[in-house]
Amino acid sequence: MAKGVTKQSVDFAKWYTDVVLKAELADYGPVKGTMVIRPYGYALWENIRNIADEMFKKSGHVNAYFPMFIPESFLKKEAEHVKGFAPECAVVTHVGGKKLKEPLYIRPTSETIIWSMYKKWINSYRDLPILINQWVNIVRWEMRTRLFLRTTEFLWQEGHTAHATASEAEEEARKIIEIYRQLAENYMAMPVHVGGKTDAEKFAGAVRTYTIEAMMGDKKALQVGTSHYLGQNFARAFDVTFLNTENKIEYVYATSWGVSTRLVGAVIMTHGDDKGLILPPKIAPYQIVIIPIWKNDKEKSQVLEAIGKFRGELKSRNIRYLVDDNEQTSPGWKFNQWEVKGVPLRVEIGPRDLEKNQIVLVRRDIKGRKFVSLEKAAESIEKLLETIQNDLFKKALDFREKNTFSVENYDDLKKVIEDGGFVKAFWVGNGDMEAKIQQETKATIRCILFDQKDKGTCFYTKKPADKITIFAKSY
RNA sequence: CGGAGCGUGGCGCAGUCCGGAUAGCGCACCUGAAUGGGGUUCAGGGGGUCGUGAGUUCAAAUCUCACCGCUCCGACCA
Repeated sequence: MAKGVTKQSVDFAKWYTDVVLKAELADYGPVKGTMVIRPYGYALWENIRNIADEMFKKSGHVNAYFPMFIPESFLKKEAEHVKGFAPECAVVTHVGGKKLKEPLYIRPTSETIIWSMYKKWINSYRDLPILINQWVNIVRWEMRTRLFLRTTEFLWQEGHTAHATASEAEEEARKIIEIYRQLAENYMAMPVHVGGKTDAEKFAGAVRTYTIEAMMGDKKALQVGTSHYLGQNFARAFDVTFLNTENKIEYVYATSWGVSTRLVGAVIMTHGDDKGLILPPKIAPYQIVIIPIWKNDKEKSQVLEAIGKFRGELKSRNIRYLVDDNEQTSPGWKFNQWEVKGVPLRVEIGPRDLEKNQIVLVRRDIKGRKFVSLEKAAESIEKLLETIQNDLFKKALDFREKNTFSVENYDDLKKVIEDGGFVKAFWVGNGDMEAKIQQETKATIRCILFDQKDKGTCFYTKKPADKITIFAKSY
């Protein structure tokens, strides 16, 4: 025990839990299903969050904060919504020992409380659009929980926008799913399928749900972000109307969208290997870890002096680094420790290197070491980090494509799902057929792909089809 | 909610079937020394209401009953 993590091939779920715990990303909280996000895990989340936050702001959104307590009556105003969320809500019934007249729901999502406020704020088309986002915790009392992937309480952002026209709201929902795609692919190095959800899989209360779906290391799908076009459903429920340019009263059009701490789980399961985590440089808390090696005080000061030579340059290039000069642990121990923690690049520097005026670079994602001169250290490191970022994406994309199969009939689909992987297939079936397939194979339609122009034959109904869907088992 | 398993120092476990003496091991922790380029070695040390409650017994971690909690596998979900 104590050393290493369970091999992926032995038990992927166990591997995942081992990695989260041993990399010190998170720990179990005292209340069932809750999670403590530890500093290293939180740093990773912060990096992802900050990137997303900047993207939202650049596209015209602003942050705000709404209360976590929602009156029961609010939740009940939108029929689909309450049906979808009420069963998994935590409810406050007592305050100060006294029973409340109206129970307070702890937000499972904030559409209702936000739209109750939008009613106050929106009168005219001149008040639109409202483009608000909030970073908050929410509570959903799920049956089965897994660290980062599905916890009772989790952190996320939820955007809630209000628009004067359906097309503008629709455009917003699509704009956001594109931002999510960029976040996943360009920063987390995680290739995603972008598309729409079927009615069965869409958000409770939405007209349409858009999604990004990624393939994890066990070939299962993970929904990593969703953006919903809500139409006028919530505006009707909360009676939010505005006067348009023609002086006519109209219901407001809405969107909502979110990504959560699940993203952290997605990174782990996209890139990790049997040694532990592998983090893409753009989101890694430490992009490099520098491990100095010495035997005596003389060597120590020489090594530290050498590090000092390129330290400043690392800083000026905005490279996040850590010098692990802990004298209590051996270099070998550090190597292993930082590999579990997924630091993309390790720098070793010891007496032997000083003689040659060099440093040793070891990539986390591939085998082998590289030697570069001390003078070129910072420059080489910066370049290598870029390479690692790109290689991780390529590797993940390659893995997904190798495990994605086109099928022309139902038997083929069953076989692919059985063996593990994504099915890419033409589809025009209805919800009942979808449910039947799910029951028989446990696979669901993860998404109906965007930007798809080919025509073919539905593998299930044999009817002409112009939509391609991804079927997979999912988390 | 259905199925399976587990509660013993901080963590992971053995001991439980077949009751008996001071409850044992690994990791972690503390002290000292040597080590230090792939999870270092040796010596010494601290720490446990055996999940909770009741019962059986001369005697319970061990047998009986009840309760509580957790993890994993299924239906729901970001």
